[in-house]
Amino acid sequence: MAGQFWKPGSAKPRLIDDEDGGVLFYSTTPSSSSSYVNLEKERQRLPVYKYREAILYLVETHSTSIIVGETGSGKTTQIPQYLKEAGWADGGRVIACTQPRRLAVQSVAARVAEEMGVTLGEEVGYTIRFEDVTNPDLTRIKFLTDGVLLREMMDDPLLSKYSVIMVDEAHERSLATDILLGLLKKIQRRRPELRLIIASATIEAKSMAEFFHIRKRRPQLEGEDHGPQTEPAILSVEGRAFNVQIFYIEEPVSDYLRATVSTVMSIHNKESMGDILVFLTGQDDIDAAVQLITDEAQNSGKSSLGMIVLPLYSGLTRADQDLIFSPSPRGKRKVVISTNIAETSLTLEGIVYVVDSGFSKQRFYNPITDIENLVVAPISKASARQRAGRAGRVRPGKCYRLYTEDYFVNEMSAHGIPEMQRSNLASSVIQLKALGIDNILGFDWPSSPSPEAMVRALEVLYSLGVLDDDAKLTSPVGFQVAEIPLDPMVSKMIIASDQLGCSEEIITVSAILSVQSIWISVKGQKELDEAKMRFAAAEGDHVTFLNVYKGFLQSNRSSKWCHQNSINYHAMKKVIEVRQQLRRVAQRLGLALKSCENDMQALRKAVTAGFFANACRLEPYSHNGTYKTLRGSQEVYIHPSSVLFRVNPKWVIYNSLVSTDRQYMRNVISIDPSWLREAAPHFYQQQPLNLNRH
DNA sequence: GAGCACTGC
Repeated sequence: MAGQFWKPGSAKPRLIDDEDGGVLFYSTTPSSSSSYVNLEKERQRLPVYKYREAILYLVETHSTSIIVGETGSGKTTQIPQYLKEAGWADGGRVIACTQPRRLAVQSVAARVAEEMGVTLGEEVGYTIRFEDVTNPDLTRIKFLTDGVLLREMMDDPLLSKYSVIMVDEAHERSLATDILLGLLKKIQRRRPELRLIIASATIEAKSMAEFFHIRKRRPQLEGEDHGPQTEPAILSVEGRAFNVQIFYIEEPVSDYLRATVSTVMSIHNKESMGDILVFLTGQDDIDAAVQLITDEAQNSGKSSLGMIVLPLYSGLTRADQDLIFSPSPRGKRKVVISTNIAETSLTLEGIVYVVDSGFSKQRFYNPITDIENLVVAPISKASARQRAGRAGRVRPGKCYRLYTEDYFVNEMSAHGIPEMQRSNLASSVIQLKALGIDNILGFDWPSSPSPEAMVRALEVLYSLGVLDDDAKLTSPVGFQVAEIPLDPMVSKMIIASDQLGCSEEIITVSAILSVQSIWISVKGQKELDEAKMRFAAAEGDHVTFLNVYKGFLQSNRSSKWCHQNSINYHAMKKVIEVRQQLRRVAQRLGLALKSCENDMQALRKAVTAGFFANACRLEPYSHNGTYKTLRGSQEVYIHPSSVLFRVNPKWVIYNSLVSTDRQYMRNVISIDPSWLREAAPHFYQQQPLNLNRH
């Protein structure tokens, strides 16, 4: 039995069984009949101490507590306050609470500060990249992204200033969360007084409890009363969300776009007022659906008056995204067609109906080819529940699933595949190495990545000269690469730029490569292409980026200038921020900040030093621009968005691959093949490169 | 002449 049972005084928590039995859960809510409970209201009638005391008892007596509760259970905002009141922040200690997203960190911190009546940045503070709103002398409750906490471990591996660490949204299983959980488990062995709280929305508490269950080496000590229990406690708290009625489609549909359109029309014609949120997979689907629904509404006459159809995905301009949040005019129904950005990242108020296609785009990584792919794939039950929950925030809602109940019950997987098992692991491995985890293959992950992916990551790091023959971090390069908060290949490029005397330029390029895209289509595709040509450089996209950056500075960072040149102003502002951070890190690592002025050969050599593994050669006599990768002889093409499209230099290096019907190289630069052996003699020495051919 | 789910340091 994984759970612990406890009766807090006169209050009697309800005991409920897990779906698959065996695990005991506490519930602090009194009613067993209603499917939702409004905690805010309940607090007025019920003694608040029930929830509070249950939490405090568990944290006092258990090394790890797992709290399961949906939206509105108060776990995110209440628990840190309870801990502080109970003295867990006394004596200069700090309570840390992580979130996977920056926006969530900011808003939760602001809410807690407000509830406690304190100034944000004093007793309650937060840290995210580029923003540290804490005061080391005053801050007792600190909210931060999981990634920032990982970075903090590089200076303080045992996280010694924290008395309690709460990891929120653990069910999302982000890369940083999984690494953090593995490391926290290790820390706990060294720091038995440290308390962990794992907060999660779904009921998958059992495997998490199993992961954190530290079995004592000497069983005879088990009975003695030394310290907290090492078997995790599980507490389930019901949330405040309203009931959402679920509807399934009777027969499977082949065309979910058509099914979406007819479902939206039927909700609009038959159901009472309330906004509709539709989950589709990507920009293409969404734009098509917006068009179809708009057409349909116009054809059917009267209904066109009552509907505002809006797309939602991250590629939209800021102004278009803001439309989503403006209140719909009186008597109009808003229909938002969205990617899964609306599943977790953005919360829309006023949604009463959800239409769930059952699909989303997901990233998969193939360690054999070393290629990351974006594919449309079925979502998990956990995602389906999360999507449905978006309909129950303001009042009872309805969710229409475009798949059968039989499919949901019998075929849909319970949980998505953790990001750890779908990603290139080079960054994760180097972070663990920097924290002194030597045996990477034996690391205790919440869910282990494939051995192939681990081996591939070690190979890449070895070829970059970041790991030595014993798979230990090299000095100084390995440690420097680990310190730079970027992909190891980009970090290596920055370090190489020091000796080549072009660090200023390479840092600019790195910053631009780390934002989604600096181009934006404000007027049309033709204008975008023309704008690109104004900055285009014969060497390739990296040098083109430098030209854009120079122009932006010369315009005095003008948003008007960006608009005129089809450049995303918000992306450029982020570039400036990233660039400043990278310069600070470079200085700390003892790299010289130097400009190569117009010596673009130095810049291209630096790119080669980081990305030599992505070198490609144009096929001899190729008429359609076919390239082959040097490493795997994969057939690849220059992406039409590149300034080198149709230019087709003989030798190129790409920054990333996009896989559709073909493999497209994005962000391409031309090189001289002789630089490859210079940059990576060990990597290319055994391969019959035939550099002089062609 | 085609495409970018979403995060994060």
